[in-house]
Amino acid sequence: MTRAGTQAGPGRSARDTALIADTSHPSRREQILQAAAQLFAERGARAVGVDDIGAAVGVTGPAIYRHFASKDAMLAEMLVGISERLADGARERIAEAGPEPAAQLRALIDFQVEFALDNPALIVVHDRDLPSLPGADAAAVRRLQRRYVEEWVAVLARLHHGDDAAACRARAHAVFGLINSTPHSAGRLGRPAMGELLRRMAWSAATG
Amino acid sequence: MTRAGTQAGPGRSARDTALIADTSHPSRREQILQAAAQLFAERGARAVGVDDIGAAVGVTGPAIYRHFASKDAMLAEMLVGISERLADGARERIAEAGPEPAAQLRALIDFQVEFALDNPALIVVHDRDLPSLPGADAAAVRRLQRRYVEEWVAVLARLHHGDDAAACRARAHAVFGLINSTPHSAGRLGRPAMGELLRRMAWSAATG
DNA sequence: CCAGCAGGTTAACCGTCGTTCACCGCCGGG
DNA sequence: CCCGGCGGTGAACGACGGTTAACCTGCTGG
Repeated sequence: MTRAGTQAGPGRSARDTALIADTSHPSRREQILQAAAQLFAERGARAVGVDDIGAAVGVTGPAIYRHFASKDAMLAEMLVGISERLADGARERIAEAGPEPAAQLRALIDFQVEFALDNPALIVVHDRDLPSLPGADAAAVRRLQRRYVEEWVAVLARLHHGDDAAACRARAHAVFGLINSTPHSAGRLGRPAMGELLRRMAWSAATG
Repeated sequence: MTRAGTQAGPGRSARDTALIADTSHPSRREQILQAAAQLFAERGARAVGVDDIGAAVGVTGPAIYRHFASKDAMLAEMLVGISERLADGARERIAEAGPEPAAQLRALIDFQVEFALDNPALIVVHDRDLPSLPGADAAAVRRLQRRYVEEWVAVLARLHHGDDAAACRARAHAVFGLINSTPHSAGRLGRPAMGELLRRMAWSAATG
């Protein structure tokens, strides 16, 4: 199992993997990041050793340091990456959705559901292992998170124009919690059904 | 072991009035457990040392071992305790709510909201630090969790009698996620308003 | 009044783990 | 054909943190 084996040449084996195009230029660095994310999600970042991460991609522990400055740097890159994708994605989706707050909310929900179903491991790491980041990186992540939340708050505030900002913020966090429950109810339901269920529940929660 | 109920009469020891002014007079054991829960919630169980825990109640690190066999045992007791309170509480509330599934669901939601608002720290530790428990304890906790979830699933299944068990389970987890978002939107909104908001959102999500 | 024990203290031990070091095989370009 | 550097290896190091040991103290019950 540890024998990850020969990865063939570049541009060779793309025929059978139509829908996983993004995971197919594996560039060691990204392999490591992905394997690490998986392990972090399962056991928690501090419980995973660099040897474990190395083993997961078929190398020894210290080989990691050819690609990352430190384990913390790895975690930082992971968390900042997620947070950026979320914050940027939300901005885009809102812009594409037009001026109606209802349409914008629907776009945000679709986006978050999609993300949660695609990246359950990252979701877990995202709010479990933030406190184990060095202060500076943690601050950066929190800034991005805040930006993302405020995106939601702005939309929610226009829908429920009686509510104050604190209520909208609580509402947003509640919807995140709802959608990000995917890692807990893993697998049983098929992905399309799960997506539909979450979208409906999130919409009811956000507007009801 | 030792009930330790005897609190050494009138307290006039040097500096025991550090940060435990509000709670009545819990035993050392419980003081430690509570302080540890707080620290675990803030930084993650593996990131807090026994010295930190000791310092939080005004003693040195190794003093902990007069009350607990190990740090893991402490965490285990904490998590098993939470899980038992939830599982037992749910059973009770359902029994008190009568035969109507709608009333039962409302009772479950009230209970979970109450718990989440009362124990944000425990909520966080509960699903962040489970994987850092030794296997046996982790299994016990998961059994209790499962019992709690099944309590919800049974009620939900009677409300949505078209849905299968997997869908109901996913629904239950989603509602947990929604309600357990309290630690993320800490404090801004007053407790009664927060409770009301969460109850309404949870109800909409569960039934909508 | 004395024994004993619950509960603390400091110092030391020891395993784990992140990180560094010195060395090495492979591969592509002058 | 050599050569540089990229990526990998095993060994070693140092810090940190859980746990234990040895010793101390002040109630409390007989």
